Amino acid sequence: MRFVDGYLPYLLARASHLVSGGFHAELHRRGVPVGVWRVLATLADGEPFTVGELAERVLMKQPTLTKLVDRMEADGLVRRREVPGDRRKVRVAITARGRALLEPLLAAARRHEREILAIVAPQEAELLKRTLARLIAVLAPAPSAGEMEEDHAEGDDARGKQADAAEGLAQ
Amino acid sequence: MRFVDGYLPYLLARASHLVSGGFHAELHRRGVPVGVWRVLATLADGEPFTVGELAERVLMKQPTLTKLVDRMEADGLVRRREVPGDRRKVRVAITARGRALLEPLLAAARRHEREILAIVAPQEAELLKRTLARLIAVLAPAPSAGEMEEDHAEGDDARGKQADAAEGLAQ
DNA sequence: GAAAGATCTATGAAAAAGAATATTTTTATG
DNA sequence: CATAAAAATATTCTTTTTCATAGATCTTTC
Repeated sequence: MRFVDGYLPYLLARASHLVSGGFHAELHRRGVPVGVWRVLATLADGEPFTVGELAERVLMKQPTLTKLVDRMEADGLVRRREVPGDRRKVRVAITARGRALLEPLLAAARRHEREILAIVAPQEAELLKRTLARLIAVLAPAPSAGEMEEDHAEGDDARGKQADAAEGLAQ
Repeated sequence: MRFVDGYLPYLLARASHLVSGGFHAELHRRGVPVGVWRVLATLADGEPFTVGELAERVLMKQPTLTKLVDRMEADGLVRRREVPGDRRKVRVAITARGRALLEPLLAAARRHEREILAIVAPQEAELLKRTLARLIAVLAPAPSAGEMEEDHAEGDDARGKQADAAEGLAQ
């Protein structure tokens, strides 16, 4: 057995690559860039994130994300809004159009995840998720309680959860 | 809980990103691109791989790897050799210089893996590795026994299998 | 409360990655 | 055997990413 087959960082990278690979092929068929999917999925529940927060969550460098948000904003999938208390920051939120594009992707993602989970025993899958979550919790620079803000209560956009047709998409 | 926080592909991607992140920072300090590390680590034990095989192992697209190999060959870290039976193929092998660059990186990688493994309980780590290996085995297009070649017997490079232990490989 | 430093997003030039395809060689088919 | 199809790597052109840093705002310190 080759040594790398027991080396954790490689196992994680390869498993991640293969697991995501199937769904990425699906995205590709639909003409949706992976980054667009990741941003939309992260914003799925409507809570906006600053560029920095979003970059960390979608595993991109900040300049990379800024440019992706530029493209997505041009396509009407997300919108930037200023943050009340801090004029350096910008919050990125999903739009109705973004939500419309996202919806079928979420369904496909759930289907895909089920297929993957079928590979391992249910209890094993649970433990896998918990272990990964632990690694993430320990390794991610967690915001200490004090740094947490809790203000975004400006319901300005009337962003009804409906949706108004998906369309073009630059990558 | 947000959708992505329980979504296996995301947990895998984020854990992989964070786990490799620490070591990548180390690589960056030493001025070694991640791709160079991955290729060298894969070739560590002296066995050469064709461009296609190598691309799959280092999780890169073939054209990307071809260009990386061009750069590494120019730097004297690897060398291309023709394959006896098939003139379309090329085998990529590590050179002495590549090995010299790799050695301290392997040591650092082993240290880093130990730090990561310390985060989870030993038995949990074992199960994690096994589960990941299972996912990989099922999802990777495994070469059926018939397609396996067994010829690379041209011992020209004096690559003693002893000293240089294969290891490492982060994403 | 002004100056110095830190934080956050954006930008510009350079490097890398990606998609599509060309080129060469091998294999399969009639 | 000749030809068509497949396979492996290289190449070209375009898009994206990265690195370094600018510009702006906030925070800390004296």
